[in-house]
Amino acid sequence: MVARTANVSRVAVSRAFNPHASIKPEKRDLILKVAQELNYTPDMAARSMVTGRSHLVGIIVPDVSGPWESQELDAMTTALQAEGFATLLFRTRDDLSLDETLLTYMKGFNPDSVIAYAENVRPTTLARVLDRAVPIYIGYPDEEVSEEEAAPLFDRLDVLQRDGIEQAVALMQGYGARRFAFLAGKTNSLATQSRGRMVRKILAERGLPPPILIQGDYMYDTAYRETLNQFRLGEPVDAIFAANDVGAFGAIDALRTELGLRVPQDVKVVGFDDIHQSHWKSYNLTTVKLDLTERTQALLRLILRRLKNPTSPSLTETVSTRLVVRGTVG
Amino acid sequence: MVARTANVSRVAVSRAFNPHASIKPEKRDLILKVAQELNYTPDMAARSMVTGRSHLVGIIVPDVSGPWESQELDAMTTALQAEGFATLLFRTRDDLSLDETLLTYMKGFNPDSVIAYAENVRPTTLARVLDRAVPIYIGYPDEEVSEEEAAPLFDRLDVLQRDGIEQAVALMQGYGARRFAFLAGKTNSLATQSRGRMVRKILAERGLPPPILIQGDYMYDTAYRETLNQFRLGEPVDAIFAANDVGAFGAIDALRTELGLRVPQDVKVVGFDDIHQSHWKSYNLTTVKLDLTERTQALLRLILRRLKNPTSPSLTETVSTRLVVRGTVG
DNA sequence: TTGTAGGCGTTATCAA
DNA sequence: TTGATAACGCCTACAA
Repeated sequence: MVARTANVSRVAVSRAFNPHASIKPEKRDLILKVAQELNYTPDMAARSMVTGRSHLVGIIVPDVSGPWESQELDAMTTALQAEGFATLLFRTRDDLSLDETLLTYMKGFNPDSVIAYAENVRPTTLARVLDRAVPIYIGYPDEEVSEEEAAPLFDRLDVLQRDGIEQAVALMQGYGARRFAFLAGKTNSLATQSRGRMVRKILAERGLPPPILIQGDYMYDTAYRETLNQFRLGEPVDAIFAANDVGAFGAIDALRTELGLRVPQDVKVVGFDDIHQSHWKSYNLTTVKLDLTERTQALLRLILRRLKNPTSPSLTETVSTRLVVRGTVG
Repeated sequence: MVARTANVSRVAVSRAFNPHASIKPEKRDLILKVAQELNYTPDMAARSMVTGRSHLVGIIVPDVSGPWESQELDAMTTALQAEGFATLLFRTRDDLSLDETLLTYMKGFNPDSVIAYAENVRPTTLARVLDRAVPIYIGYPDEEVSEEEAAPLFDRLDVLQRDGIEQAVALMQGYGARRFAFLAGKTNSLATQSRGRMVRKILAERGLPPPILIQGDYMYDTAYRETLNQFRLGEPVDAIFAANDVGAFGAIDALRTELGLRVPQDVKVVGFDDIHQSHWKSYNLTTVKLDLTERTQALLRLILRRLKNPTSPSLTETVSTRLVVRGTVG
């Protein structure tokens, strides 16, 4: 270490950089000054070996470039950075087999915590591979959760889908919609399953027929194509509830540019997420907002709390949803 | 270490995980098998201390959620991961003062390389703070580069803007455009400056008047507002060349929804980047494509080469641009 | 092919 | 408030 050659002894430098340590203020200032001149920074790797804290939080995402994913990644990275953590980013494909390797690899970096936005990475898998990091289960209260996963072992972040979805259905119904379609995301996605069930449930409560399923995968192109197929080959509908905003864009464009239908006059469309793009005038999408700030803060709270007290009992944070009314219903 | 208690000695485990080491195959297999059972993974932090390789690549982005940024981040993370590197993600604001702190903090993680997409982080700053990592200068050949930065000290990734921009101007001119506007990005952005100069130059070469400047910041809302201002308060134009796609979207929406103008009949619009969203039917944007795969691969080549041979002379990779013709010119 | 010894940079412990 | 010492887990010599 360079700083010690400059003037004083060894551990003093360590203390100078550690706020809690007891060291004479003037001495600390001197050391910090010399350190800056010598362009010295404590080595996090060495530090992590002895403290057991890497100050790294692993984030696993299936597709960084998705609008929702990237906005969530952005918010989370910003929040983590403010707390002194660096984001260790990993990208996974839909290929499940890859994930074991990836997780093992990630384990080598000893992240203090791991957030897996990829829904094919189950918390049990996470817990098995990463012994240090305790996973958080992002769930939807109405879903069927297997016993082991629902165990109080894991902290949970629950998304209350009901409010936003009910508001959306009510609004569309209020404007005369009777025949609903649900534009689903990936089949195995928990979010899409949960949203689909909730839509079905609320339609039933309101005396409306169950929704027609349009099978999407959260992507624009698929939503565009499948919406076309639905109207050309299947039964037309007068309302589409999409499992995410990007899918809603695809549906809207299919309706307007290819089918010659008007939104919202002929078909009403509601999305889910409220990404930045949803307020772009060409879409001006009415959508169920999942508050990103709220979600990020809740997630961060869970992580920090678990890190501070690893043995504390598991906790569940709750995030709400609500409808943002724009121009695709009316 | 657990694996050694299981059966054999210490360094054998190290060798088993290091492909180059000499160890009896059957012994290696045994060790790897036991390691898997015991859920053991080599500690990268400890390894990095002795090898000097952290297998971490720092990436600094001003806004992860921007479509272009997130798509680039996605591509780069994927490419790095394939080479055994993990992405260490940092987010910077436009506030320049923050960056020094951030860089110092990042230095603590000892990244093997750093990619700064934030243009306010100059390579000289990077080189000063991070002694291990050698920065790559992402430049535009026609720009004025200060002597020290142009020094052969840095590897360069040059973006040849000319081809794509010339094609774009030619196409718009060919369809009758005479009065051009340049919708700029952030003022201090090198990319926007370079693109602006090139547009001006090519217009001059073709006997067209210099472009009117519409001052944007790469964001949708600003582009929308400033386009409105230009047509209402200033001189109307019949062609808009935007410094990025998102800005082009804002301009298009302002023209269509608020000004009652048709694109491309009344005003032609060309963007820059070719992000995923550009082929969405509502925009169907004609744009200058900056090939992401090509760019990512070039960047990766530079990084790997520099890592393998730190003292090799500096190299410049070149990435081209080309026009993707869709529906906003015609 | 295998094992032993030393050290990477840091912090925790303990003694002064 | 300070300093000496040990330890974190790994790899690169060197020796067997």
